[in-house]
Amino acid sequence: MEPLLVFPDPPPPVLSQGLDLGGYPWTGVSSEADVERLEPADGWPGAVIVAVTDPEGAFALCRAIRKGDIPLEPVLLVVSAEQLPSLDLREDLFDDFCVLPFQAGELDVRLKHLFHKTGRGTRPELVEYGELALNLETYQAAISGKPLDLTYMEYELLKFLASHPGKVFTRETLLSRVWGYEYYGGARTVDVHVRRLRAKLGEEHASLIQTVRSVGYRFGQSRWM
Amino acid sequence: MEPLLVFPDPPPPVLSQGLDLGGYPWTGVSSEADVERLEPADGWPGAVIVAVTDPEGAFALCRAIRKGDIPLEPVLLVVSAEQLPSLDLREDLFDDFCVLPFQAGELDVRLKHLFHKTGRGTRPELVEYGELALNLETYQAAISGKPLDLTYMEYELLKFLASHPGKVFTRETLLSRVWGYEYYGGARTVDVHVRRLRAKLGEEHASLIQTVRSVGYRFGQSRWM
DNA sequence: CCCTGTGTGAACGCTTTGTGAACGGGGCGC
DNA sequence: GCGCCCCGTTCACAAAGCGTTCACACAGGG
Repeated sequence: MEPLLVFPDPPPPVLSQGLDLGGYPWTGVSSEADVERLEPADGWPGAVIVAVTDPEGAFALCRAIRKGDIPLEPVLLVVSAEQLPSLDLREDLFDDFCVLPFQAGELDVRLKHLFHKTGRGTRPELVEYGELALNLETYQAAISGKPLDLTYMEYELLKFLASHPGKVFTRETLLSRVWGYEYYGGARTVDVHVRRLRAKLGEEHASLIQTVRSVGYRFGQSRWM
Repeated sequence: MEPLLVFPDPPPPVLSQGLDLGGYPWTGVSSEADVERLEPADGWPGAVIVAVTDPEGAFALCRAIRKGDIPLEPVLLVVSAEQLPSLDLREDLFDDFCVLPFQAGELDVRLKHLFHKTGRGTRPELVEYGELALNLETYQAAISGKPLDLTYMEYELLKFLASHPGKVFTRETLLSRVWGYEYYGGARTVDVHVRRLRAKLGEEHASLIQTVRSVGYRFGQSRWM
């Protein structure tokens, strides 16, 4: 996920802590010039603008964003309780706001809610490893940007392996974790699925799934090598 | 101004005081039956639903509202701090939320903000995806400019799917989200409706609804990750 | 060189989905 | 009030997809 725009720089500790706890990458900006200079390749996915210490600067930034100079949606404004009555809603400068001091988790929920409403969706749940990406919501997989046409079990197996890169799993473990705890069937089934996965990953990436002789399979590079 | 719908009845003192201070008329309801019985002539202008004392009832009411049984916009949810993590945003049951204990004035500003946004029509009453367009106000659907003659359930299903493009839904999820939470019936019902939708969409657009084998159905292409 | 473990291709058979049709309830017009 | 029509649901059957298994080839290690 691209980093959120955060104003000012540095933001108040409560905010940076809240963003870090929620797992949101962010970039602090202290001027409109920074906004352009630090803009990610895909553009800003959203902004959190704190109006407590520098209200004029904050609202000026909101206006610049809303004027369309900076294609950016959505905007979350953070204000102190004293500033509440002065919020001018007619200007439509922000999509949501948060009042300090806020409850733990409120920031996270508001950001999720905003992303959800503005159609960028909650940041899609992804499993990524290098060129490989699995979208858990759409049941789609891609490598190097090219979609992979995986069957259900192939997808599930790859998802499990890619979720634990570097770790070796025995066939029995894979059967119980991917197929189900009550599964009773030949361990060679895993081999066949691994083989088909390797084929679909392509020659270039087939080595993502490595055979550990007499043990099982490992996805990706070992952690200590 | 018509009174706001407030749940439950009586609401917590902080809420009634906040509404009274803000000059909002309101009517307490304690059941879905009340919602119909006490509905003003022009319909409810909005709702404030408190989920603190009776979460199940509150969320059930939200669902009833969002299912379209009660034409009502917008919905403000009030929760306690402990309930924050459990807010399920995927269901899209509310437009904004407020965390207890809230700052004086926060309620007022949030309501103003909500009315402002809905009043200006920020919330488009259209669902669009490519050539497909659904008019939520008139219950009409069209593709490539040609009107589609959909039945009620077909419309509801297509609306739900088109509202979440790219995402895969199991039959069970579709039954609960489109048909209703209490629905008990065969999952194959979904198949049949999907088939009829595909037929009415025409050969050219039938692939808008894709089968994800062993999982469910997906509408449209994934906005690629 | 032998033995064990793994890659490979193909075939079988079950599960899932598509499809046509019939049933039955509810609403509307007559 | 009666009957018709629309439409949601269910069932039975057909077809396809895909997971599983087997047999055999090949590689690695002792």
